[in-house]
Amino acid sequence: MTKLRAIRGMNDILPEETPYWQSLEGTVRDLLHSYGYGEIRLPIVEYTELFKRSIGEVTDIVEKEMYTFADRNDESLTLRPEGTAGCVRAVIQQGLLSTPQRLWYSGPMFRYERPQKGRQRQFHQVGVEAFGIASPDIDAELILLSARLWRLLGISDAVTLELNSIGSPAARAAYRAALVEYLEARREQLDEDSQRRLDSNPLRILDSKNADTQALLDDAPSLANYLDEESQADFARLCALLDAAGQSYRVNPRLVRGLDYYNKTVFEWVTDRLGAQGTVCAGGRYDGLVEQLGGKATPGIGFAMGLERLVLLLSETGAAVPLAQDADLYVVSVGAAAELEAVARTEALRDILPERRIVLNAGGGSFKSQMKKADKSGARLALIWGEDEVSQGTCAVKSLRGEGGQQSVAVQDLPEYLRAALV
RNA sequence: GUGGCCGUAGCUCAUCAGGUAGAGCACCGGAUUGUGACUCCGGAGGUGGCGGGUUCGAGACCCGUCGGCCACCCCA
Repeated sequence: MTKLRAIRGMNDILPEETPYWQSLEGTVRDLLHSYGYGEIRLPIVEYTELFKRSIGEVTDIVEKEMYTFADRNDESLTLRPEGTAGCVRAVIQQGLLSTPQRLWYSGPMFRYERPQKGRQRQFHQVGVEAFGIASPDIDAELILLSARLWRLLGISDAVTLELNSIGSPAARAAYRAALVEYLEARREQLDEDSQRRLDSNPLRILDSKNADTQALLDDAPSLANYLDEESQADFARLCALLDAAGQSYRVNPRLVRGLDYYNKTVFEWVTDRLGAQGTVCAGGRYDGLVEQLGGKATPGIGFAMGLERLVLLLSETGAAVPLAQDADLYVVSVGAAAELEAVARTEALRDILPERRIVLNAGGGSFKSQMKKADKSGARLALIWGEDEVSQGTCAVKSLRGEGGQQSVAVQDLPEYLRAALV
């Protein structure tokens, strides 16, 4: 079979699927534009150090999922596993933080994981970030913006919003200690993975999928009780804003996120229609990150959505109607002289009908086989040039859909004729 | 990294007590001299993922390996 193949988890996206992508990307782009967000384009490769310092040294992403390699000058580079780190680096480096910034970006991310439904090693995200705004009104804006996107895409019914506050770093540290104390005493009752996490990342035990572990957590200390006053107030305000906007949500006190830089507001849009990969969009506040990466202290908040997962959702819910890929016209010619005529006339037609999808037969073939290709192209009309047409200065226009038949049209009348016929 | 299921024509799949492989779709050609779709006829296309083993003989059984899917872990 094929010796040469794509790397595991790095998939080709074929012409059959790209209409979904184009439709999704177009909707996202227009929506972000309308909310006043500006697009920023970022490198796919950054110094490894950037990700270690932002995502966190002991996270799974940094420990075992990054594509890291040495550059020719022996500097350690990494294919970005997520977008926020690079975006923060860019706004610091480019001096964009003197005023609040609303930014977005789109592109591939890379994580060395075992592929499964809704997860691949090269995947695509759209990230949205807001810098320099500490108040929860911006939190609400981002959430309402994403909610509007689901409406535009027709998938509102398939997703729900989960919300939580994980407080300040200090509050979280205090809570972590309490949680560890509680769970340490019950270590034997935890599932194997959670026992391991007790040492590495105890907060993540909260969203364990193990039922027994979840039951054990019912009597555990609650993160909400450890929140600092500001986090409590901001979270209450965010909820009030969402209520006022009519945005429903579920407060999930066990929602924590995997990246170290989050604080205060965290949220996820989840679905039950994508198998095990329920999260379609997720984010939160990262007020300390800019300073941590060497910029002046600047609050930040953002989220990322997984494009593969959204495309899956779009196709599985049948919500999106991809653009038709059918041609409008297919141009057929028989004989060398007719081909000259066909090529020249078709180019002239493209000048006049630039919005039409015109496919010129290439590769020769019998008249019959050209007509078969014309039919397969989905074109509504075939333009036919043969000896007779060339000598008479006409073109045979044949309808390929429904009734219609064939008409002989003088070449000078073609543009007008086609304009009317293709309405 | 771990587990389950799976790997036969481009695609979807079948066959069989183990006796060197078929269908549908797609593709190519023909059925009027320059006319598609529908129908009919014909054709091309597979070292049965790869490598070992058992056997007189393996796509079918066994082992290994590679790959795919799904799940765990983690995450978008």
